[in-house]
Amino acid sequence: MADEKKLTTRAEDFSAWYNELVLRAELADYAPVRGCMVIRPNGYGIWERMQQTLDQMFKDTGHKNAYFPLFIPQSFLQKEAQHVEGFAPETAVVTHGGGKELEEPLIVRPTSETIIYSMFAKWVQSYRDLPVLMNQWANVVRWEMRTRLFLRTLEFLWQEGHTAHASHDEAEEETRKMLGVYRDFMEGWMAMPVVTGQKTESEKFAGALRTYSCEAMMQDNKALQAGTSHNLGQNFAKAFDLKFQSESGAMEYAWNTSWGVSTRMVGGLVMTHSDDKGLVCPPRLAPLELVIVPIYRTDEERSRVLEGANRLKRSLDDWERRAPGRMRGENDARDGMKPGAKYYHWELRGVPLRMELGPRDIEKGQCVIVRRDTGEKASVNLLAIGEEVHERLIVMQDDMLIAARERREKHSVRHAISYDDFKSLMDGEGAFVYAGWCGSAECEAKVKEETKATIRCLPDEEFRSADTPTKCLRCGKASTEEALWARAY
RNA sequence: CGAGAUGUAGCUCAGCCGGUAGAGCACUCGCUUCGGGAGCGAGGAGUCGCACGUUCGAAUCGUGCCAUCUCGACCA
Repeated sequence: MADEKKLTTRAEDFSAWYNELVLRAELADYAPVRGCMVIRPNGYGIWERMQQTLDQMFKDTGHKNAYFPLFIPQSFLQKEAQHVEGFAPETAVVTHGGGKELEEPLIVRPTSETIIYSMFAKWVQSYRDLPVLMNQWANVVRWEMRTRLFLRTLEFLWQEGHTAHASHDEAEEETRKMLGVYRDFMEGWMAMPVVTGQKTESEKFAGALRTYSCEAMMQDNKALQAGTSHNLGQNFAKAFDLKFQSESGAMEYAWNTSWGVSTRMVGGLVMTHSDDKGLVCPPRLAPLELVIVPIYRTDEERSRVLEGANRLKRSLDDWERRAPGRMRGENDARDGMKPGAKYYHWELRGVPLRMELGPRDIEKGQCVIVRRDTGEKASVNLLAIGEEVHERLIVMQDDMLIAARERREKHSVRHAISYDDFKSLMDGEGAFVYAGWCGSAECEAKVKEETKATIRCLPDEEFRSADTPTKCLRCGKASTEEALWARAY
């Protein structure tokens, strides 16, 4: 059946489309444990590129990597009231080790604030020891009820930055700075535009003073929280006695921040760009930037074309503007598979550029380059092929961000909207709705109950509307804040 | 944790009126093919989710369990 080869389309069933795509593009597979997944090489390759990029960005902003234990004493989690309330329900607990019951159960980390700040307390004495700027790449476990590949699994991979500062303002600056780093990464590398802003009290991190987030719009017009940055105030410092002696000689509690992004971003990447043919991956994060598909009939053509394909591959590998071997390409010389089948194969897997090389191309000293995102084809001379490919990858990267931003704006509502219209919009195609909010948790909760939409964030200045909304979306009273409302993952 | 669905070959599923396990695709080998999912021939492949029961005999009937997926309450 030809239909078996096609994905369920986004229009038919967005959720089914996503699941099928992740499985068939071999990004991940279901593991034998409920709610857990195996990240396969195609998916892990994307994660590795995300890691490498972010890791460098963290180092460029002065952070150093470290590693803290997977197990956290249960009593640690309980030291910060809000924190334990938020995380206790979703923790995995180890009660036995080496065949014996443990004296104190160990929590498998859902996040590492407690254990990290307990150690910071040991290392920090003076204001001269501050700031402490650390990051760790780790796995964490949160016992979720309902899971989805990449978007929500019991165990996931992430990065958690943890810092300690001498003042509130310095911690706040760090919190905002790292949110900016996330935004730069998401837009510049993932080609995924985000709205940054502050979380409401009810949505903020358990134990934080303030939480900021990056919110991206998926193709079903739902929001995905793609990264968070928290100003933890002195909450954890007080819980773990993280104190320092200030310049004036007084003992003061340190100010902490934490910030993280996870493998969830891979899911966001998929839902931002991909189409009914499969994954569309922005070039900068693509493990494979291009694939060469040789085309031939006879044995004579075969040897001639394969030789040309190898030569092409080498010229890309050796292209002077990138370090040797840095152009990430593959020559798909598999025999017994027709070119068309190879096209579908690589389209499903999201390779940005396909280069078709046949006898006619060889004669003319050219090849056909096809862009994955637009399907646009061009015949390109082989003499300056490195330049041509490089240029196309850059343009494609930029175009993808522009397209995603246009899509988001098209589905954003910035005019006054009645609550009834809002409800039907959320039940229908969905949107990012910028509307007023009276500031009460009651209205926020009611809207969630009645429409399943939540305040994703109180957007930062640059995302706010030209005409500031004056009334609360639900109660109609005077608005104190402009809020971004949407259904979310 | 509530509701629904599904567990048979690597994948999608048929078989269910109990009586020796099937198809398509994929895979292996051979030949012919190759500018958008190739054709023919041969071949390999399954403790029918698990347990117990009914029966001369269970993929098929009964009971229980388990797992996964989807949808709801909680969340990066």
